[in-house]
Order: sequence, then structure tokens, then C-alpha cells
Amino acid sequence: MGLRGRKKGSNGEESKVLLLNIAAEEFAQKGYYETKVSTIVKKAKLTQPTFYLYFQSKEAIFQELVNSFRAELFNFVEKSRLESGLEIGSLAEKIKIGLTAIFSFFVENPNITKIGFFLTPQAEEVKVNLATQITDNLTKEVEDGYFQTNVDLRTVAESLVGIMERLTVTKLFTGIKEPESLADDIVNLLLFGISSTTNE
Amino acid sequence: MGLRGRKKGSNGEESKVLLLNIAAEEFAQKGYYETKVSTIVKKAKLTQPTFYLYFQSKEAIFQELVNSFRAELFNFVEKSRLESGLEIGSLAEKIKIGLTAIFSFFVENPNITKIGFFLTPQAEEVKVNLATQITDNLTKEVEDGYFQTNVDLRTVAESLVGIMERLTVTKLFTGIKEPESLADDIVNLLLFGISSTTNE
Amino acid sequence: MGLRGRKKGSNGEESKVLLLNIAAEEFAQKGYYETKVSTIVKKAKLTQPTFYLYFQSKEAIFQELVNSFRAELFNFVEKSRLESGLEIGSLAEKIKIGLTAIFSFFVENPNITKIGFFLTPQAEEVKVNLATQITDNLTKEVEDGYFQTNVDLRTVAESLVGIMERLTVTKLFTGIKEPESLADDIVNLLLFGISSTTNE
Amino acid sequence: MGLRGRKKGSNGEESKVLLLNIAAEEFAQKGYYETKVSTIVKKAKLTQPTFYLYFQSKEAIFQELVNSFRAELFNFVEKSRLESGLEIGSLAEKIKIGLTAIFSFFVENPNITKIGFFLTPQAEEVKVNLATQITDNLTKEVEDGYFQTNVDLRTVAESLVGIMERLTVTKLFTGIKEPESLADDIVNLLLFGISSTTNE
DNA sequence: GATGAATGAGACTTCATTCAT
DNA sequence: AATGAATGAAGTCTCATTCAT
Repeated sequence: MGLRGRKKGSNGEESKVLLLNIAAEEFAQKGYYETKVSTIVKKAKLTQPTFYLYFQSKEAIFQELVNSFRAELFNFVEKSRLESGLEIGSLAEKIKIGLTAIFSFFVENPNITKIGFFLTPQAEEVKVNLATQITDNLTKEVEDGYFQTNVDLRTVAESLVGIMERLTVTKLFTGIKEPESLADDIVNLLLFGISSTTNE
Repeated sequence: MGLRGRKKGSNGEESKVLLLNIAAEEFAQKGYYETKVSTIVKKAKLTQPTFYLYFQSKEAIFQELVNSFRAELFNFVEKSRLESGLEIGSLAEKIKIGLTAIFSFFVENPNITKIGFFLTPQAEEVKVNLATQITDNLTKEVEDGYFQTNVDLRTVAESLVGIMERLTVTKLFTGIKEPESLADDIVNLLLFGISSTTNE
Repeated sequence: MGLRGRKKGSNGEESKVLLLNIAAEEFAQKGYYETKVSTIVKKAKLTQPTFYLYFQSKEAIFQELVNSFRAELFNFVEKSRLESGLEIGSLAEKIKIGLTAIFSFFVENPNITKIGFFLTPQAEEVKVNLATQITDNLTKEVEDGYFQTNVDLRTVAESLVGIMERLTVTKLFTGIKEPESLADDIVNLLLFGISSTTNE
Repeated sequence: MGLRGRKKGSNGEESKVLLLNIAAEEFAQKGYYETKVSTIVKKAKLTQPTFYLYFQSKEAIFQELVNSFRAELFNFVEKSRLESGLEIGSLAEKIKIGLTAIFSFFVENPNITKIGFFLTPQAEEVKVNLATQITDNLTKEVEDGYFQTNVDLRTVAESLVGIMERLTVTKLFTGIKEPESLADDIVNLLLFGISSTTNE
């Protein structure tokens, strides 16, 4: 084959990654339906058949981005948990670490976050999973006697997810708050409510 | 028959309402893009030209539903506020009444709620407005000395919106909770957090 | 029936004439295809079914206007010919009288002229007839020895039609020239050409 | 044919040209509105999406034909002028050369001529331009003392345009006369009128 | 004489996707 | 690995025309 088929040193993997990145941006910006395959390839300076060399369909590339969101988020959060003094710390601390990790991932990957956490119908599933996990954690803490409450824990977990969702849009993506400070606020609110009189 | 200006009950108005209802259901279920005008009219046992007799475009009927969501929600909440002993009551009570009103409207109008609060890009605006209003109310309470807090009120407001959003999907639309009980939970959580040890 | 069915004293004939006039204006302005039945009836403050009470189709009302152009033009020209000292006069005089009559009709009936002389495919036929008639007249004059020429008379006739066509658009409808003065110019040009050094 | 720097013979350009030719024929025959994109592509043995690969819209392909009429006519006339002994010759000769060139272009390109000189609303503009140009030429001749007249030159020019218009339809497109002989007739008529007693 | 409501038919256009090279 | 060219399938919308009253 030699150099004949090559163009500007690009190769297959590069093209695929390029397409994924552009697609992520487009989907994040315009949503699934307003994103056209023709636009993606144009921005990548490629052609439509090339697109289908790497992805079975428009749906498929979208799904790939959704999956990468899920996988990378999981990895990132896992890694953060391990790095941060492991399983010790108070409930507040633990929640804070988790939230900070998630938010950090979100700000660093806004496009796939928009796709995987907001755009896709599977976002619902992601959120349900997240809520379940949170519920489990809370439940364990209660069982272990670390704190007690008269609020339904599932509701708390889902509320937390809702808070994350909304503040990600209004505070994080707008650059108004940083992951850590946002996590702080949320933990504070969640633990003590607005009637709190604690000092920081 | 008399009343020359109005043609009440004439078939035309009926057809329009019919189309609006079916469209609301379709949009709520499948989203804007997967909803086809052809499907709407088929379900209404009408034809496509008839659709365009009442709506300028698919976009237009969608917008009409969004607008009706906004207007009706506003009316409903306003009415609820007036009916409920007017401006009196503690902060908790006031929030609870407001939330209950909103949730009641949501359960009673799930389709346009999905459309106007979740589907449309304008939902963002709705939520921002809602958060602003809540922020204003909270701020006034603080200024009036009814309570004090060290949490940023805008963040609280936005969190509340996020909680509403999420619990509407998971608890309200699923039938797991009723408006009032849901409002109760939220107020509880928001005021005292999960560390609360208060008894009801 | 009494007065019950009546509306503002309008009756059938009136409505028909109204529709014809509005249609003439619309067709003249926008052409056949850009003229919509819905627009015509709206401007007439009537409804579409009413339109079909008087005309079998859009095509039909258009045809009616074309016919009325042909008939009225014929009448008008005939009348002019009779009124103007009948068959006497030089060739120049005769042509001038004929042209003035036609141009007068055109300025007074711009809408149906546009329709019947420019818009409709049948305009071709009208022009061919006109050219034939003119050719006949010229031929007779030559045969009667009133003048001689070495130009093909059919070509002259068709040229005259072309001149009329164009000057109607550029001079008559724009108000730059009056029928008589326009007829004058044309006769002058046609008889003597631009090399003419005759004085009026 | 020339090489023109284009992808000669490539299938894409061929398809575009094919579509243009068929479209020209269709438009010329049936007019803008009665010409359907579906018919054009069927005759080209292509499909509708292919049409939109080369033209943005039905309107656009029509405009492309109009533009090509204007450009090619201009080129052709320009070329003819240069080829024909340049600026010398009597007025009659000059007009004759110009008319012959135009008529030659017309017979050789009947379809785009019908479109650009008769069908499109822009034809009016073309004719006005033509008349202006002719007026300028005539005026110069008069100023240079080559001939004198008492007829308004703009009117003469517009008459000439009218004559061209009509004779193109009746003599040229029907094959009754050739460009040169037609130009001859017109010049004769225009210069001397029907009273001419000159011998050929 | 008139109309509110409805429709048959069809036009233009778009887009994801594939064929052949 | 890549592309020029093409298309199947479908969707939105328009308009002249009619039905039932």
C-alpha cells in the first residue's frame, strides 16, 4: 500500500476520534435530531461514506458517546474514591468527595455530559442508578448508626440527583461555581437544610 | 343560532381541541421530532390539511402547548395562593402550599407538563424564572427576620427546582406520591436537612 | 325567504362581479399561479364555497376574464371605428384611429388587458388574429393602390403588434404617454421610419 | 467544447448538465409552475434527492437558467460585434449586425431564450436594458450627425425591442425566417417605414 | 345566497444511508 | 482509508375543491 492511501498522515483511529469529538460537540449543542451526519463529516473534512466506515449509524455514534460517558464517569468516580483516603471520613465528607468527583468530571467533559446525563433517554436510567447507589450508601450509614433521620432515604437520594442536575446546568456549566465549592454547598444544604446555623 | 360572534360547540373548535389533546399526548410520549403530524391527524380521524386549518405548522401547535402550560400553571398557582388563607403562614407553610399547587397542576396535566417543563428548550427559561421567584421569596423572609441561614439563597432556589424536577418524574408521574405528601417531604428536607431529628 | 338570507343588500350578481373584479386585480398583479382562490374570497369578504357558486373553477374565472377582455376589446374597437367618420381617411389616419381605440381600451382596463393580452397562453392567439386583421387591411390598401411598399406586409403587421405590446407596458401602463400621442408616434415610425424628416 | 478547467466527463458534472438541459426544455415548454421537479428527474433517469445535490431548489435551477441566458447572450453579442469588422459601418449595418447576432443566439438557444426573454419576470429588466443600450447607440448616431429624426429615440428603441420580441416568436421560432433575413426586414422597416420606395 | 368544516392529491424538500471505485 | 455520486423513505405543507347545513 505504501503511502498512496494516506492523507496528511491521518489514519483510521484518528478519523474515528475526530468524528467522535465533533459529533459530541454537535450533539451537545444542537441535540440529536438537529445534528446532521452531513454536518459532522463536513466539520471533520471527511465524507459521509467515511463516517459509515467507523459507525454503523447516526444512532450508533450517539450511543458510543453515551456509553463513553457512562464508562468514563464510573472510572473517574471510582478513581477519585480510591485516591481520597479510601473508605474513611464522615458521611458529609464522603458525599462531598463523591460530588466533587462527579462535578469535576462534568466540567471537564461537558459535551458527553450533556449527551449522557441530559440528552439521551438513557439518562433516566443513569439517574435512577445513581439514586439507588446513593440510597444504599445512606442506608448503610443509618444502619451503622452514623446518623438518623425521619426523611425517606430514596427521596433524599433522588432529591440529591435533582440538585446535581440543576446546579450542573446553572452553576457548573456557566462557570459560576467550581466542583468543590458546589459540592460543599450541596452537602451543607442536604445535611442541615436552610435553617442551619452552623458556621463554616 | 344567535350569538353570532361565537360558534360555541361548533365542530371547528372541537377539532382544534381534539388535535391539541392528541398532539400533547404524542409530544409527551415521543418527543417533538418523533411526533408526526400524520400520526396526530390519524388519531383524530382527520386529515392533514385539517391540521393546517387550525395550526400554522407542527412547530406552532407545539408552541401553543408550551404556552398553555405556562399560562395555566401560572393561573393555577395564583389561584391556589389566594385560596389558601392568603399571605399568612410560616415559610414552611408557604413553600408547602406553593409546591402542592404546582405538583397538583403537574399530576393533573402530565402531558403539557412534560412538554413545557421538560421537552421544550424554553423549559430552561421557565425554571430560571421559577428559581428567581423562589429566591425573591426566600430573600424577603430573611430580610423580614423570619429565619437566617448561611446558605446562598439562589443556590437553594435552584436546588429546590432541581428537586421538583426530579421528584416529579420519579414520584409524581409514577404515582408513588401525592402532591401534598411530596411537598411535605421536600419542605422537610429543605428546611432541616437529613440530620433533622424533629418529629412531626 | 324575506330578508333573512340577505347580507348588506348584496345579491348574487353583485357578488359575482365583485369576485371578478378582485380576481382581475389579483391575476394582473401576481399572475395565475400566485393568485389563490382563498385570497380572492378573503378580499371579497366571502368564502370559498361561495366562489364555486359562481365559477366552476379557478381556471374558469380566469377564462371568463380572458373572454371578457376579448369581447370588450372587440366591441370597443368596433365602436371607435364607427364613431370616427367611418371608413374614410388615409391609411395613416385609419391606423391611428385603430391604435388609439385599442390603447384607450388598454389604459381603461389595465387588469383584464394584462390578463388577456399578456398573461394567458391565448394571448398568442389574440395577437395572431390582430396581426392577420392588420395584414388584411394593409393588403387591401396596397391592392387599392393607396400605397406601395417592398416590405412583407405580414411582417409589418406582426411588428406593429410587437410595438403595441411593448409600448403598452413601458409607456401606457406607466402613464408616460396617452393613447393618442402613442398612436401618433407609432404611425409615424411605421410609415416613415426613423430616417423620416417630415414635420408634423 | 474546450477544457475549461472542470472535471469534464465526470459523472457529477454530467448529471448537473443533464438536469439543466431537461429543466430548460420543461420550463420552456410548460412554464415554471407546470414544471415539476419530479418530471425533470424522471426524464434524467435520476431521483429527486439527486436533483437537490446540484440545485438548492426548483427556483434555483430556474434562476441558473435565467442567468446563463443573460450571460451567454451578452457574450455572444459581444463576440459578434468584435468579429464583424469592428465599429465601422452605417447605422443600418450596425443594427443589422446586432440583431443578427441576437437572433442567431435565440434560434440556437430557444429554451433558455424562452425562459430568460419571455418567462421570467426578470425578462422585463432584460428588455429595459436592451432598450436603454439601443437608445444610447441611436443618440450617439444622431449627435454625430449621421442621421436626424423627429421621433423620440427611446420610443424607437422600445419599439425595436417589441418587434424583436414578436418576430422571434412568430418568425424565428417557427422557422419561417432566418436571423439575417429577419434582421434585414427589421432594419428596413425601422429606417424607412412601409412607405419606403427603395429597391433592394 | 352563503358558509363552517373538511379533504384528495400532490408538490417540494431532507436525511440517513449505500454503491462502486 | 476514503470518496463521488446516488437514492429510499418519509415528512411537512399547500391548494383547489366539496359536503352538509
